Amino acid sequence: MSHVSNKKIANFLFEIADLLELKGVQFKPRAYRNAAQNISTLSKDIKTYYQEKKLQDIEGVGESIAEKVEEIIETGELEYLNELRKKFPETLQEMMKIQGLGPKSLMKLYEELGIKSVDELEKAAKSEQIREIEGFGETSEQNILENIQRYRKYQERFLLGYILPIAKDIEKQLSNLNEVERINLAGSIRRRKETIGDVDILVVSTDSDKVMDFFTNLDQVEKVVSKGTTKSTVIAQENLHIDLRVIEEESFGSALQYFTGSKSHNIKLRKIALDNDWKLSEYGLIDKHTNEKIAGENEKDIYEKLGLDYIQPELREDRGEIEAALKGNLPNLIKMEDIKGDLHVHTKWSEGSHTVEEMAIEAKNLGYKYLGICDHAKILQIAKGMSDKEIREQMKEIEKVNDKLDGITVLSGIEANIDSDGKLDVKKEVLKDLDIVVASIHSGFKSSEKEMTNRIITAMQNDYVTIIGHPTGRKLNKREPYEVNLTKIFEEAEKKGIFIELNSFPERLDLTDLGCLNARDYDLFISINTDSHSKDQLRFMELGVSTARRGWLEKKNVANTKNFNELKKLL
DNA sequence: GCCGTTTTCGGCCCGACTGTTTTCAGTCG
Repeated sequence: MSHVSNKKIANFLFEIADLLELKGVQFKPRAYRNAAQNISTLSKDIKTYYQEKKLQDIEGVGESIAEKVEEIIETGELEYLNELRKKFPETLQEMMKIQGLGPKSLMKLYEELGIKSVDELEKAAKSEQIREIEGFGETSEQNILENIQRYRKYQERFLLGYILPIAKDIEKQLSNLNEVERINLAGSIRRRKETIGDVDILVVSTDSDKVMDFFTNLDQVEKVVSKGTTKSTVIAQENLHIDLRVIEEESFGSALQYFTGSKSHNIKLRKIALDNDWKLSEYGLIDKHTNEKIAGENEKDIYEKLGLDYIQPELREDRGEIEAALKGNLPNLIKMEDIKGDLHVHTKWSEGSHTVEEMAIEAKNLGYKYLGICDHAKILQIAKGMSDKEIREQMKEIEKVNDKLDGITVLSGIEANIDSDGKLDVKKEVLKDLDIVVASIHSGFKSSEKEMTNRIITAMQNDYVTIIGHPTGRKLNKREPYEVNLTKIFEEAEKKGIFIELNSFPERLDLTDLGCLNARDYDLFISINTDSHSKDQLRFMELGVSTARRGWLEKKNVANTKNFNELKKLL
């Protein structure tokens, strides 16, 4: 049996969908995408479904896709996909990523001009061949050239942590307009997804033209993609697409619900509406027979009329939230106000840019009761790791800061490195005097799942370890998570009372939302830390809390919601 | 290819916008 992740299987199916779309096949692409989407967000390993012969229990997976998944698990390959691939040049699929070009246009360009790569497309556009083809013109040729530039420059999704402030700023500028009566961010940014494709903003306005003019002339706007009376799209810095929609007041709630998604959440919701002989759209919840509007102005009413508890945006991923809302079983999600401190930040002692005192004052300003200083230890020379002697010196400095400041307690800690054998780079004599020991992996990412899991489990046998830092090691857009059996880590954490970190750094958000969802099955604490390297970064806590909310975590699951004395006991 | 208190066949979300075409097709979300 080959080693394949849920994500890998989903990618096989996504590719089939793309190729079938190029082929002009109807409906099947959607079926494959739907199945792929559901597989990629399963909380369990797909191999458990395979072993129990229950692949068809996965929504969107029927007989045919189940067979294909079995083949992938058993052989690591899929004959059907290999055959499909032969029909099209590999690079054609890649071209689907270019904005504005879909399967129809691409096939036409391929058939008429033999264009099968981005470079060839660029050449044809430059030599004015494309405008000769029916359905294309000078403008589309220009657009193609422009979109090729963007495609080359930006291929990645945006990290929530960096886009959220920009989106909030634009939201604020718009909300200051007299013509704007209601405004809300929607889409994946409202669900606080770790990466987002674009920003959606909805407004109710007395003067749509004026709002659209203002929006398309914002300082941040580099290009106006489209401008209408109900919808405009602009491109801001770094190729960030922002949509603004002007909605009628009476439909604002249903539009907000609709544009917040996720897609699969909405599909399920619509189904419930249909069961009641209603239809749900961006315009409202409407009785199919009388055309009477049942709800629409406020989002909460829609959930209520459908017989559901209100579902927080972060939960709307079709991971069981609708079923829970029907039964009144939704979790009481953790909130920013529940956070009493941050247990993992850096200072000038290693790679941080502020002193212990500066960090402590900032933390106090945020309303925290405690702050854990966990600089790197000696192995991480690249990050100015501290020697044992320096650790002792830092402990003295922390004492002084504690004497000086009221209302906040600074805890001394370390971020120790787990080496290839699972040993830490700090001696036990030093560790025993520290309040917090974060143990994390910073190298050797390529080890097998078994080795990696063993390394961490071995580190957890060290009696002084209190937190396992960024447990999967992923870096969004940069590095895949390392192979690790989280179930075993969770079991050990439960046994030893060790916290699992949810690292709030925008690139990390690790433990992931799905990881949190799984961790709920264990009697353990998550510690939401920022890993701040400067005092501004303490604000990343919001991202960690959002991720925890996406992972259904409640206040009781999170260690740093405890008051200082309770926390001290847990440590 | 999936799905089903309209269930084993026949649907599958649909509206806004753009560009080209003079009434609509393609793309996007």
